[in-house]
Amino acid sequence: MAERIHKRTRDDHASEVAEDYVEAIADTIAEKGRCRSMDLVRHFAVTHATVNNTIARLQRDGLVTTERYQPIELTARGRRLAAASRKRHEIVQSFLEAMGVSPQTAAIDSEGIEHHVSKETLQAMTRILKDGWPT
Amino acid sequence: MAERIHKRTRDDHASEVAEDYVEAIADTIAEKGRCRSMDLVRHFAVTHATVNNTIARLQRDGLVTTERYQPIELTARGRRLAAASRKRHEIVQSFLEAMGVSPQTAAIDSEGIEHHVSKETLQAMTRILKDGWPT
DNA sequence: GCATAAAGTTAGTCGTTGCTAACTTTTCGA
DNA sequence: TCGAAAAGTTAGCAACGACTAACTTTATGC
Ligand SMILES: [Mn+2]
Ligand SMILES: [Mn+2]
Ligand SMILES: [Mn+2]
Ligand SMILES: [Mn+2]
Repeated sequence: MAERIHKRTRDDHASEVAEDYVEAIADTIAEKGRCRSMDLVRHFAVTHATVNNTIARLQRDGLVTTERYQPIELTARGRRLAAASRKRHEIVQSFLEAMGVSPQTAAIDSEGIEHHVSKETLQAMTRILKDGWPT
Repeated sequence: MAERIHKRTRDDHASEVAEDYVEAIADTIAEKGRCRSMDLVRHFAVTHATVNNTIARLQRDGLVTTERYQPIELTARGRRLAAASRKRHEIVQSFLEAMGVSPQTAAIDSEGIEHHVSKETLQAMTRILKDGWPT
């Protein structure tokens, strides 16, 4: 029992950066038409070298494509992951706000919490947002 | 705004292992009178070498003391961190169960979520557990 | 009491995620 | 148009947190 618990948390963290990056890339493309490394540098507050390394890993893992000095594109898989991550993120953030947490805190906390929310917990959040707290 | 968000998540992760370890050490001492490396090997499902490395870091950071081949002891700081972490963990887990999430899922999800829950969100959880969902 | 099993230590490796510094390419405005 | 600023690349470094393998120390049971 207990052994599985921490393995799940470690697995969640292994996919976390990929989820946040594809989400940010999709959002930037939706907003400005294309996503440049510098957009991600600003978004994540890391250096351009770090973004470059991370994008190389995402490309290795089939989530993005890039050509030298060109904007970053998402693959079909990257777009699917971005859509799922964004939806989950929105539900978690809305749920925190519905709890009475300030929008600012909800934005901060949801950024970490989202990656540890299982399907079952996400469904519970969705149900409560729609039908209210269980009696 | 956005830049600070991900910094907070990265900071949460930096303290996560320490929090989980001191919590596990305190629980083991409470249960069996002392905590051995092997207790942590079983609890976290990592190798003995990994536990050894981690304990060395905790000692460097003033959270535990060890003598060669002796059980692991918590410092005063370690005990304080363990108590705070355990309390926060319990609130998060209870809150998930109150949401209607199964105890097993609540145990798994809370293990990751706990580290990203701010004081404000923790207070909202406590209030809802006591006074119900905000109208 | 001693052999062996269990526990602990140490050395060395790897991937991730961060950094700085030096360089190249592209973009833009005077 | 061309030179400087911005953006992107590459190399090299480090901490963390995981691993295996080889070794030493302690505990246990016969
Ligand atoms: Mn996100
Ligand atoms: Mn996130
Ligand atoms: Mn935890
Ligand atoms: Mn996390």
